[in-house]
Amino acid sequence: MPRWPDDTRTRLVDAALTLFGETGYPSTTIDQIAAHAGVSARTFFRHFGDKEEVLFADDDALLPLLLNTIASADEARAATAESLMHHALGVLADAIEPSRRELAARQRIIDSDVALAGRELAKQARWQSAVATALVARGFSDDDADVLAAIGFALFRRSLHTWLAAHDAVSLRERVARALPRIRTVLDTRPAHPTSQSVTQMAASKTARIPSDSP
Amino acid sequence: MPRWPDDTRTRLVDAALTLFGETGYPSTTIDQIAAHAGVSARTFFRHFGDKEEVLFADDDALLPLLLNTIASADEARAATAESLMHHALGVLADAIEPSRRELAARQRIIDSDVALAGRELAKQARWQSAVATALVARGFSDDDADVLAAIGFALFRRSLHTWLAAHDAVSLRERVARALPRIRTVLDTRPAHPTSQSVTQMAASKTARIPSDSP
DNA sequence: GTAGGTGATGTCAGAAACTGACACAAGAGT
DNA sequence: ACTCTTGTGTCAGTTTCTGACATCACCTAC
Repeated sequence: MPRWPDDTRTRLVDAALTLFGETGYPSTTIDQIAAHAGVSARTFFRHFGDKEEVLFADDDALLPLLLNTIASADEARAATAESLMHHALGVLADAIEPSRRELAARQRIIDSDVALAGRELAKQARWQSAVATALVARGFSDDDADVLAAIGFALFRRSLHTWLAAHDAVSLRERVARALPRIRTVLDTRPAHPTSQSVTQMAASKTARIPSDSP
Repeated sequence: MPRWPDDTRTRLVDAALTLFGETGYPSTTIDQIAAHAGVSARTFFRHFGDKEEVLFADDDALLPLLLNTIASADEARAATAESLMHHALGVLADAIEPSRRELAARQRIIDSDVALAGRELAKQARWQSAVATALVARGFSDDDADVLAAIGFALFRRSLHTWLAAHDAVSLRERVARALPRIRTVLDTRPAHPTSQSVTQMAASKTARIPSDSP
């Protein structure tokens, strides 16, 4: 038997997720997490750079899958940008599908704190730039790759959110597949009632509503 | 004359921007900022919730403009989603154009710190959701509004970045205007060389490069 | 097998970011 | 004049995070 249990990191993550869920992110201290995992607070900071990072620990695990999917897609699937995007996002969706429960819990914590939400977005931005690079390697122009990656992530993010929030049986893959073609038509969409009566007042009320970040 | 100078907040922002620019964000302390502005550190936290917020202080100033532009666009400009987006992003670009210098300095600071970049993205996400609401009020469906807002912000973000980085005279408005129509065609783009020789190796090297942003 | 290296941890001291409580001073409203 | 509000200072305390050094078990080399 090893002198130190070799799952310290895992136990820290578990403890953090549990305590964050119970008492909330800001009111959970590192000391509590460390104690719950049976180590000292200093050890926590040896495994994770800061308090937030414990929530993003093994989060880049799926990025290689995504990049590989893009890089090694056969010619049929990579024929056009849309089909390649459809393929890659589908593979990613399938990989995520099984861990819906954990993801939902994690998402609840992240949504409860602005800084955490920001970190999540920053991570996605890093993914996005990596994907853009992969698309360039695949033969797309810099500009096209950037726009494609941006659109793809916007789409996927939205599908993921509704999927996590909804209770129906529509799979993540299907949500993504349904959303993708809409890009093609959305620019020509005409609003149902282009002129509304008290537009400025509505805008004002909207503006006032914004700071209430968590309704 | 007021016993307290009434521009404390402004002086704090100025001091922060100056010091962040000189000594870097993490190594600048609140005490230094406060001293530079002639107040106590406690006063800093009365004006800004935390150290990051001083960089995002009056940042929502342009959001009402954007929402009002969307809400009060005449029928011609709001005829289709694309023309409305073109109009709204153009107005926003014009409003931003004069303060390029300050924005560039601010952007340099934000890019130097992951947490700051995250906060910036979180702010943009809030804007995006507000814009989506404004689009719904304008008669678009929830789904369309979300996709439109996402695409619009992705586009604008990219244009803003290249505009801040570039030294040429191309205006922000023009960059946005040029990028917008590309959405229409980018899905049908065909990669220049759909199959590359050592794709998996490239992906692997890419993968290895990603986590290296905090070694 | 003994010596030393290695890796994960603990302990301790301390800086920096924040927070709550209370006090004070000056202008505004009555 | 008297209170009330507003912006600030001071101080004490918690929490996050860091650097330095010690420890203890395993492993490797001799």
